[in-house]
Amino acid sequence: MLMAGRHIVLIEDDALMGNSLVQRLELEGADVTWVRQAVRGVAAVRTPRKPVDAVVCDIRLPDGTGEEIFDTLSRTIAPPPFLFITGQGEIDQAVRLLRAGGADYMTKPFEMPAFLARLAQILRPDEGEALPARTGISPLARQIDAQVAAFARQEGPVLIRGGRGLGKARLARRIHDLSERRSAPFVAVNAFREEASAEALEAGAARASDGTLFVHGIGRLDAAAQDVLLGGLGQAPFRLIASCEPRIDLQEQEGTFRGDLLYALAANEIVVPPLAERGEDAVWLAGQMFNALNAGRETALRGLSDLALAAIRDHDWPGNGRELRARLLRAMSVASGDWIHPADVFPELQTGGDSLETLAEARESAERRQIIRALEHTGGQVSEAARLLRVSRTTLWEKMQKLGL
Amino acid sequence: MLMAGRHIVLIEDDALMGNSLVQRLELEGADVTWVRQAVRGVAAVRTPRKPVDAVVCDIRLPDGTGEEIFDTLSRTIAPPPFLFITGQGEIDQAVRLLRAGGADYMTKPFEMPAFLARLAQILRPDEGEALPARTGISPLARQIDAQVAAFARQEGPVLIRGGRGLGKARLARRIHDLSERRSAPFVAVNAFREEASAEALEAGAARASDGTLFVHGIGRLDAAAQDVLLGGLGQAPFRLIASCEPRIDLQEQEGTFRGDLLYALAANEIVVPPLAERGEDAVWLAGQMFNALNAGRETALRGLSDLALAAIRDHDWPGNGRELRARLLRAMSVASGDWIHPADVFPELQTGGDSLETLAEARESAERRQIIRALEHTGGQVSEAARLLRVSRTTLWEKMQKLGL
DNA sequence: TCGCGATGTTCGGATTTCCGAACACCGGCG
DNA sequence: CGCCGGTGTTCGGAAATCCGAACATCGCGA
Repeated sequence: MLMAGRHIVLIEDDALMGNSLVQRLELEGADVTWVRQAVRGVAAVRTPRKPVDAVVCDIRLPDGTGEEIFDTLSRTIAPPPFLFITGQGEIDQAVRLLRAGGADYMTKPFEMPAFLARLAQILRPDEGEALPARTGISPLARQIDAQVAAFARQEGPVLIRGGRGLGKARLARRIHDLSERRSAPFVAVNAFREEASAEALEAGAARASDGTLFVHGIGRLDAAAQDVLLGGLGQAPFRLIASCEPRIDLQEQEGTFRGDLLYALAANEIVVPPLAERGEDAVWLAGQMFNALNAGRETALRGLSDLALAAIRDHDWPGNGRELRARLLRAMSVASGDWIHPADVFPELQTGGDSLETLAEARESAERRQIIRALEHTGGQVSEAARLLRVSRTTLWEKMQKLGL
Repeated sequence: MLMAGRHIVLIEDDALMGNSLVQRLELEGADVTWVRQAVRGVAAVRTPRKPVDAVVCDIRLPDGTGEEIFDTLSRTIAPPPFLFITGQGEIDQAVRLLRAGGADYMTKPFEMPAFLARLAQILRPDEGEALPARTGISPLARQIDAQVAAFARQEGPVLIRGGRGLGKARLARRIHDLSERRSAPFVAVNAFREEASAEALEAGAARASDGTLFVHGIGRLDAAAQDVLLGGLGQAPFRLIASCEPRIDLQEQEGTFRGDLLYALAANEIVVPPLAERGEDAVWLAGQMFNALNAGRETALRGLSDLALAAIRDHDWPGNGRELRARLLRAMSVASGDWIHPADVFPELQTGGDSLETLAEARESAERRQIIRALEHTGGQVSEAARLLRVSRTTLWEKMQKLGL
C-alpha cells in the first residue's frame, strides 16, 4: 500500500496499458481517475472531486499531447506532479518537459516496480488531514491556509487582499498567533475609520512594540500615513500586516497610493477569492457556523437540509462570509421544524421544493450567473466580458439573447 | 558578448568540437577552461582558479562519463550549472541527469545559437560586487549599458529618464562608480520626499563636494531648488545626475519645470524603456534575482519553469523591476514543488483578480455538481440519474468520463 | 442454466454551439 | 465633419455535443 488514499489521475488512451496501470495502482491503495482524452484530463485535474496528488500522463493522445495538457494547466494553476509516460520518447521532449516543471518522464515499456517507485517519489507530500481546515475545504482555501502558515514562520510584511466579509482580519490575527511574535501585542488600525492618521499609526506602532501591526484597508491611508509605514518597514521592530481591496492597483494608477509601498508589501501576498468562487467552502462554512450557533440554543435543530446546502452552494454571496452568517442567524431564528430549509435561508426566493434541476437547467443557471458576474466586473462592457469568459463576442451575445439578459 | 568575464569549464574529448566551442565561447567574452578527461574535469571544477559559472560537459569521455563527474562533484560540493552535450543521447540518461540537478541536456550536433542561448540561460548569476548587474541582455539594455560607460568617461550632467522601478538610481550609482569621481562621495536626494527643498539641495551639494549629486525625480523640485541646480551647473565642483519620469516635457509645458534646466541636462540623456518593451530582459532579470534569492534559502528551488519564463516575458510589468522583484519573492515563498510555475508568479490568473471563471469552467463545475447530486440521489444508479437529468445515458456516461467521475 | 436489467463502450449521424467575418449603427472626440 | 471603438445582428461553415443503436459484460434471481 504505497499510495493509500492518494488521488492519482491517469491520462492514457491505450486500453491495455490503462487497465493494467489502474489495476496496479488500486492495488497500492490509490484512488485512480482514468481518462482517455486530453480535454478530459484537463477537466479532471482542474476541477477534481478531490485534490490530485499526482498525474500519470501519456504523451500521445487522440486529441492532443500530454505536453499541451501540462501547458494548459500551468497557465492557471500550479499543477500537481506530472509523470509522463510515452512509447515514442524524444530527448528534446524529455528535456523540455522536465525544464517546464514536469516531475518525471519514462518510456514504455517499463517495469512496474520501477514505475511505482518513481511515482511514489514524486507524490506530493501528504498534507492531508494533519492540518485542520480553517478557511475552508476547497483547494483555494487550503492554499490560503498553507500561505498563512508559511508567512507565520517567516518575517516580513504581509498583504491580504480580498473583498469584504472574507475574514481578512482573522487571517492577520492567525498569522500573528502562529508566529514567533504571538506573545507580543497585536494592534489593529482601521483605515476606514478616522483613527488612521499618521499620528494614530505611529501610536499604534508604538503600542504594537515588537508585535504585529494590522492595518485594515491600507489603500485608504493618506500620503503622510503611508510614509510612516514605508519608513518603518526597514527597521521598525513590529511586523506589518495590511489588508486591502482586491483591486488596489487601481488606486496606484490614480496616484493616491504609493507604488513602492505596494510592491514592498506585495512580496508576501495572500489573495482571498470571494465565496461565490468556491461554493464548497460556503457549504462547509455554513456547517461550521450552524454547529456553533446550534450549541447555544435551548431547542437544538437537526441541521441544514440537502436542498438548503445546494442553494447555499449556488448562491452568489455578494456579502461573502458576513452575509452567510447573517442569513444563517436569520434562518435559525425563523426555522419552523427540525431542519433548515432553503426558504429559511433565502426568504426572498420563496422556492417550492421541486425535484432535481435538469442538467441543462443547471448549466443554464450557472451560465447566467457567470455572465452576470462578468458583466458586473466589466461594468456592462459586452466585448470585455466576452474576453473574460473566453468566448467570442458573438457567442456571448447569443447567450444573452437566449437567457434574456 | 553574452558572457563577458564568465568562467566556463568545458569537458570534451573531441578535438574538433572542443576547439569550435572554445573559439565561440571566447568570442562571447567567456573565460574558458578546456579539459579532455573526466578526472581533469573534476579537478577543474572542484579547485578552480576562479569561480566556475557553468560547466559544459560531454558524456562519453576516455576515462569515464559526464554522469560520473557530476555525481562525484555532487558528493562534496554544490556543483555549478551543468549543460550536458552528447552525441549518443538516451532518454533515461537525460531524465536522470536533469532530475539529479543538471541544468540542461543537448544532443550533438546542435546549432551554435541555440547552444549559446541555453548556456546563457543557466549561467550562475554574476556575483562580482565590483560591477553590479548590468541592465539586461536586450539590444536596448546593451545600448543603455554602453551609454552608462560612455557618460562615466565624460564629465557633464546626466539625465536618466524612465518609469518607476527601472533602477534609475542604480544606473546613476554605476556612472559614478565607473567615473573618475568614484572615490569621492555619491549623494542622493529624493525629490519625492520632503527633503528636497532648496536648502536640502545645497546641503547635499556640499556633502557631495567634488563627487556626484543624484537628484531623484527632478521634475518635482520647486522653483527655488531648480535655481540652486541651475546656478551650480556651470562652476560647481560636483557632477549632477538627475532622474525623472518618461514624460517630463509635460511638466515643462505646465510651466512647473524650467526649460533651461531641462535642456542643460538633456544633452546627456539616458532613456530607460519599460520592461514590457524588452521581454528578454525581464526573463534575464528574473533569472538573476532568482539565483540571488535562492542562495539565501534553506531549501533550494530548482528554478523557474520554462512556462513561467514565457509568462514573464509576456507580462506587462506596469511596476517594472520592482514588480518583478515583488512577484518573484512571493512566488518563491509560495512555490509548492521544486519549480516555480506561472501561477506562482501570477496568482491573479487563478483567482478573482482580473479573470473570473471562464464560461466553460463555470458550466463544467455546475455540471459536475449536478451530476454528483443526481448520482447521490439515485444511489449511484447511472441510468436513473440520466433520466433525472434529462440526458441520455450515453451522454451522462461521456460527461462522467470527461469530468473524471 | 437462462433471462433480465444494468453497465461499459463504440460508432455514425443529427443537432447545436461556437466562431470569425461582415455590415449597420451609435456616441464621443478632436 | 470624419474617425474610432463599441454595440446589435446576420450568416455560413467548423467543431462540439448529443443521441440512439448496437454489442459485450456482469451480477442476480428464477
